[in-house]
Amino acid sequence: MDLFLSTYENRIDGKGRISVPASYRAVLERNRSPLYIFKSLTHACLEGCGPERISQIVDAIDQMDSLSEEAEILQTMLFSAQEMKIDSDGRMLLPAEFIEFAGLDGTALFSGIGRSFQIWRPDQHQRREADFRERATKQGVPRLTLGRRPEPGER
Amino acid sequence: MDLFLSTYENRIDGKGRISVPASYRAVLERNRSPLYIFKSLTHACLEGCGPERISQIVDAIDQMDSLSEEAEILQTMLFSAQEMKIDSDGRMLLPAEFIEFAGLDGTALFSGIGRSFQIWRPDQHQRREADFRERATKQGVPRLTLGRRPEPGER
DNA sequence: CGGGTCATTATGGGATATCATGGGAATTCA
DNA sequence: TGAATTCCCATGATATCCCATAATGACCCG
Repeated sequence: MDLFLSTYENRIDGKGRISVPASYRAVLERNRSPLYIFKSLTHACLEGCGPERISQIVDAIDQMDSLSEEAEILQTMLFSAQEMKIDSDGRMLLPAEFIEFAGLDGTALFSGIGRSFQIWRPDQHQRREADFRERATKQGVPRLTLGRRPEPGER
Repeated sequence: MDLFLSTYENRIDGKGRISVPASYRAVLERNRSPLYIFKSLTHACLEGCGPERISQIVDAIDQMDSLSEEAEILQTMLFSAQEMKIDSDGRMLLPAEFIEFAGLDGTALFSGIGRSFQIWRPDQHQRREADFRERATKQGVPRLTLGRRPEPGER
């Protein structure tokens, strides 16, 4: 299905290397896609994805008034993005800037959310998950329309 | 009938493996579907399903403001979800995290509820069933409207 | 109707492969 | 030439595969 799912907690070694979870690598390799990582606009975490997702963001910004402040804000995602090289052992090298931005300290948590994933400081991610679960029980789960899926092309 | 039905109580061995009930496997195999398992948002149990349900969640999130609270709650399902590999003997390996989350201890109860199923600690599931039956007799049952199913190809 | 055989399923254990991770050597770049 | 990066190999932990066994139920045939 080619989705990034599940969470993985991996170590960052002295050289700044970290293993990309094997299942995420498999998704990228199946599509012959390079991996892009950029700083989240809204959280102290990193975002990872393939090229399609980057294109989507570019296209969305191109639809906007390119001189607007909104467009400029979204552009910060793009210029923080880097194409990551993955070595023969499946590891990437996290630049110091990324490590600092996400507050990483020796270990990082990969959190797959479908077509993209996030990289968090493990304790922060845990807090978020606990928070979401509490809200889900108190306020209920968002409506999910189950049942027949729309045909492709159908609205 | 491609539905998950009935309940099965199976053992979890020392390695964390458990047999997926044969009838559930048959459903998945007929559709050539992999099996996904994720932590319930609202109960101390696991949920199992095929890829359609995961796609629904992904698509639903993509339609929403991806920074909204609702989207984040749905993302909790995704990052707790895993595609399970089923070995040649029909077993899957339950990660320690799943076992702990559902409070499993040696045995797990599969509970088929149609297009998905749940995995419970057996005694908790029993309590739930007794509770629901009692409420049904005391408070009556919810309205159940069984409409005609659309013909294949009919809108 | 009874008894035996076979297929299916759940489960256990040992062998094998995969993965994350650490460290050193080689290479690149400034 | 020094620092940073990439490549290569070693290792332990874990996951996966493969085979064996037991229990159950379906099936067939006398």
